[in-house]
Amino acid sequence: MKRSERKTALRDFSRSLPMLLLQSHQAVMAEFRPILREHGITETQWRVLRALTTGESLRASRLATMTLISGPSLTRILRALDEQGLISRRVEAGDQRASQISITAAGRKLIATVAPFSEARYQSIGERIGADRMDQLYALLGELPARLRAPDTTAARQSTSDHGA
Amino acid sequence: MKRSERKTALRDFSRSLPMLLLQSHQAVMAEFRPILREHGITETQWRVLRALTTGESLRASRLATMTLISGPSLTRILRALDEQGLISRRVEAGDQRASQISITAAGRKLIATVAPFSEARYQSIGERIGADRMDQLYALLGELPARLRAPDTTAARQSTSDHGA
DNA sequence: GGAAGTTGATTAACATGTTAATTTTATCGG
DNA sequence: CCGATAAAATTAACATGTTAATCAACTTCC
Repeated sequence: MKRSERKTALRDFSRSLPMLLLQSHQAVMAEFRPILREHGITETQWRVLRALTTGESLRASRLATMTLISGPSLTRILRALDEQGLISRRVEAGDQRASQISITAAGRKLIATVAPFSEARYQSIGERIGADRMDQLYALLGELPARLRAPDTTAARQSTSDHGA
Repeated sequence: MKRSERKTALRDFSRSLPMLLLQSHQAVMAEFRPILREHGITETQWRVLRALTTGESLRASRLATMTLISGPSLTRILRALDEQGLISRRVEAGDQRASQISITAAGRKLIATVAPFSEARYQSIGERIGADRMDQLYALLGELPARLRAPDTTAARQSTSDHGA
């Protein structure tokens, strides 16, 4: 199977920022997916359970923000996790609309089982990419959303030296 | 900050590489989606049409690789694009299994209509992120998949061919 | 206090991602 | 020539993403 690029004309397309981000995300997730699948859990379910280990109880809306999962998706995921006995839901005391989500003992046990494999894989990824490049990626990606939220100065050509907001 | 903290707990999951990549991708795509939706086209349909403008005719499998779309998804997308008259399909002469995909005049016209808006948006994104950071991102993301495919060369684990799969 | 507006969560409808199985065609080995 | 194997595309089944609409519980303001 040859990977030779016969034409370089489409490079502006395949090297666009959205495509690069998508490609990298797929490449990284391809490393973790087999591990999660081995333990009967999906990528998004893992994200939800992982987020729940940080605190005691979280609102569904906060959970959606933390895990980057949209509301409708989270509703389905929480229903599945609830049926599996990995989380528990209860209505918030002060606000009957909100639902407080917490992880169960079974959920914590699953996290504890999968965590070593996940960490080992993450370690391997870090070694292959390199600590220096990894740090650069963390910095650039971490601040990217905030920079995009900055005002759209399409016509202006200001210096981006101190754009920290 | 150092990532060498090796507690029993997992790393801060919201700052994991997959989450950062996902967050950035969502942030960037949120900029383009309204434009595409305005013209009645989805993100993946745009990717397919965009890839087809580079050459005259492409195999479906090559199209899938270029657009980072899986086979099953591409089948559905091509069917939709075909029904809309934006692409045309024909069987490859030498291999009856393969299908050659090409963009139609209507498809090219749609691309030409949307392209200016897309380019303007991309320009705006580049200005908000900054040319220097954008260049770093391009370099880091561009080489990331290749680095993940390579074996560990950094430290401890080094097995060339003894670890039979 | 109550109509109007808002918020948290869900549901609906459709498009896509992921994995596995299937179909058709090519290719290979005997 | 033929049976086994592999490749290209599709189909199937399920989970998720995206947008809009819905419902119930709160808030605001008059």
